[in-house]
Amino acid sequence: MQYSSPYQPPIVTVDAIIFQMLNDTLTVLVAKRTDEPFKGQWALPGGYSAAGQTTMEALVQKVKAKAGVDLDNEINYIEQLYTFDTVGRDPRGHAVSISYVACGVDIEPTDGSHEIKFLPVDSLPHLAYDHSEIIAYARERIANKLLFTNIAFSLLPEKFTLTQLQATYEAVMGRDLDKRNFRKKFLSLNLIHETGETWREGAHRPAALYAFNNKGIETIARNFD
Amino acid sequence: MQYSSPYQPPIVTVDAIIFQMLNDTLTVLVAKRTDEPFKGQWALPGGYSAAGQTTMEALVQKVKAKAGVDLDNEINYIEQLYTFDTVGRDPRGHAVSISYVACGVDIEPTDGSHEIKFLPVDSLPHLAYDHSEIIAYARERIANKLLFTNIAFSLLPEKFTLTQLQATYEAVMGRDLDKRNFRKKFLSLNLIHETGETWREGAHRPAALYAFNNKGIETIARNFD
DNA sequence: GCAAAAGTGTTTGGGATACACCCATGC
DNA sequence: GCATGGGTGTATCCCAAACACTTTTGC
Repeated sequence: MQYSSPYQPPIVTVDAIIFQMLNDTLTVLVAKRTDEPFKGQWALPGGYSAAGQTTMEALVQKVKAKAGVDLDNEINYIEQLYTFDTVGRDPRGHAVSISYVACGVDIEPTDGSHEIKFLPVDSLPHLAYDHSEIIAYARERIANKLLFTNIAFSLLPEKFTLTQLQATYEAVMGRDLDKRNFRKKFLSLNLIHETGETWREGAHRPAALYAFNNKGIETIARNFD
Repeated sequence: MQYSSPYQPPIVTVDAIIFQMLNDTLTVLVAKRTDEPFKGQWALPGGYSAAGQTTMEALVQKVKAKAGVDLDNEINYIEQLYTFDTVGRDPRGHAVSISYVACGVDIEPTDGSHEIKFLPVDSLPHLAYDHSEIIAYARERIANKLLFTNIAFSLLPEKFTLTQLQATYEAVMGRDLDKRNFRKKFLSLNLIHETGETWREGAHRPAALYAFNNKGIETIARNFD
């Protein structure tokens, strides 16, 4: 394909913000950059998106290649987040980044080195590009969705305890919730059901295991009259 | 700037969904295409975005040039909507469209011909590209924001009646609301105040005029415990 | 006085909030 | 028996929902 002569497009890149819970902490996947710019700094996995492929297709390729994570099979949820386009964000030239936020469980970056990690979002080091802002925005998006969707399914294993569920909410939202009210409210939403199984661990009462009724996004109605 | 050889980026385009109320109806700005592809069909205003400018800057230029609307001064609100990127959406080649949704009042496309119009969103003709879907998505976004922000300010004149406000909600959301409940709820939110003035028109009781306290976006808290 | 839109109140039910103790288990 | 996390109930308050008539004006 040819461009009409005076038109020079910006580079199109894609970036993935992949969240996962580890030890009741929200973590995000970052890779240490091996090349300039920002060599040696942590950055979100991503790369160029070429003509003829959707940005999601490009993302799947890049994340597989750079972080060894297969977005098609290893995550439970993904959505487009935002397109970041400030002119100075990439020192090599103007690059527009179409970012996606994803959530999963038990994701293991398959890489020999220690340069690809899930790091806690609340104590990230300085990141390359504008990736710190992008992650903050992604977290906000997910925190919001917790309030009116069943998106928590994407951060939890198939079967989970109510304490785990609450810990997930607290980790993403960044604040504590009341145990009794949380359980009462959540159970009334009819998004989950008891499995009948229990989880025993340590010297205390075992916990009932629950599962989501639906592993696709469901929305809870909001009201205005 | 040079691309490393094998990389051919998609075209980057921008599109504007500009909403305005006309006769208590939600309308959107469309322009009749003068060139192929889709010559003669209605389409959203927009165009190419070049390297070295933000997509918003590109959008302002294109919308000014193609529709005679100055986004910097003639609208009350604008936000990035979504990036549409399916490979087949532009028959000339792969074009990624970064779309923005905007709201305003008394916007007048300055064009001699009749080829640029605000058309009611509920009875749009067939549109070029995937623009029908984009508009539906934009409307959903605004309808959602009406529920938990003061974004209605952007669709109403400085001073307005409660009936006008309710009509705006109804037009965007596509359903009727109860007058008493709407007023009670809205007044309790402390987003607007009476101006003391009234609006008289026709053979009936004059209406009190209100104004928003704030003409920037304010968010109403949502709860989960 | 009548047509047309503005404006107004009450009841009911359900959900939000706040708050503290007993239960089951392993050691 | 004690330490640890799992699990539960009630009272209050406010908001959502449903619903119909009076007021002010122009003609």
